[in-house]
Amino acid sequence: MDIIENYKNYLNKKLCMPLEDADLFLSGFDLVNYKKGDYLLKQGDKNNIVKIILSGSARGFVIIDGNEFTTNFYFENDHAYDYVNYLNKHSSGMYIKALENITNLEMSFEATDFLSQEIIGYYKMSFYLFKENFIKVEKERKNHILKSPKERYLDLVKNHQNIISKVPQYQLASFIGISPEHLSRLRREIAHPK
Amino acid sequence: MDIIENYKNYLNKKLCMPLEDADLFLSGFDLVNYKKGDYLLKQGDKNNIVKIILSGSARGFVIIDGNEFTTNFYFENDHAYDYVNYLNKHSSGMYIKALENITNLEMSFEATDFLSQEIIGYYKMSFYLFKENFIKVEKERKNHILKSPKERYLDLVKNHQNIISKVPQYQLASFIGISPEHLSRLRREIAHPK
DNA sequence: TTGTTTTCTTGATAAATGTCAATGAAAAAA
DNA sequence: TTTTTTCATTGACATTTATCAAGAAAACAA
Repeated sequence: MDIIENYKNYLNKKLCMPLEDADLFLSGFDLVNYKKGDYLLKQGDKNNIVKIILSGSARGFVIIDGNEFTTNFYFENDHAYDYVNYLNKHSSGMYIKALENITNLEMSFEATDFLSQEIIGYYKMSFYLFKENFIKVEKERKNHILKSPKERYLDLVKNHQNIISKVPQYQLASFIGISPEHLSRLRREIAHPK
Repeated sequence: MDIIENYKNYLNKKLCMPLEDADLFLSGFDLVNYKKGDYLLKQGDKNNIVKIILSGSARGFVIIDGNEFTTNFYFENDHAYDYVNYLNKHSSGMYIKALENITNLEMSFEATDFLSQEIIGYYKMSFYLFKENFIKVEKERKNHILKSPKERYLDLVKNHQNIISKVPQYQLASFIGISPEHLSRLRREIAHPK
């Protein structure tokens, strides 16, 4: 089945966008491919392009004192750019790198700006999209307050098998907020309790 | 100056809402007062009322195994309800309690639903409002990945003096994700380095 | 004010987590 | 395939943080 049709269906079903609007919306996008290891975005980049992943996955991270800290993972239907700085119209504060080959929908900010005037339901759609994003981010924020690293790991195993299966453990550890060595020991502990 | 005028100004200036829309928007709200210690929301409550703080402050927390975990603080112009579960139309998963006397704008979900059909710019406004919320939450989430408890505390001191000055330390500690004893020691360390 | 409760601090100790170094396993490249 | 590089595990040890218990300080109520 067509990859774009698939996304159109997602817009319509999940984000309640009327099909005519979805067509108009999608008409502004280009298909762009990345190979595993390519950068979708680098720190300091202009960050004025909306990038929606149709297939593949990516990892977002920042570099502080030469060390990478993994802050995000992106999968199908996710928006893979520096969301916060995009909203603020700032340049990117992070890197995004393809974990595997990727096919994206991409559109410049100017074009989305134009669309927002053409499509009646644009803000409604942005809102719903946002909603998805917000719920995800807020859950994770609370997880950091409420749960131990071990519990956060088990959460990922339970609810985000896509992350677990596609991501090297040291990146997982960083995302959870612990050292790779410690994650290794937690895993052993989980596998052989007591 | 009038407290509602003040908020109208905020809607107009910060959230780019046209004044006519702001008037219509505000017409749906009631003013509600709480005293220090009152609950704005309890776990299991219906959670179908939008509550916007005009003056005062509140704390959000969950109770797990009899222990309170502070997850949110709310101040002027903040939306003080269980945002995530509100969006999902679920009942509240958290408590919100007044830290001091509060004056709120409040409106039922049914009314906001109605407004969303009446006001052309409603979703645009929701989007902008959301944006503020999202940026805040995402920054905090990343802070948990990138920064140590000590740094998180110093961040609060630097950027959220309102939280520091109005909130007991043990609640702060919970929000940061550490024990009250440890926060006490970090503070001593900061005051008397070395 | 005085007493009462809540919050903050401190000490001792235990548990969790980080760091560094070495080894082995797995994946990627040639 | 073989070689090379990256990643995961393990051990020893250091640091951070939690827990429990006690007392001091601060906030609150009578």
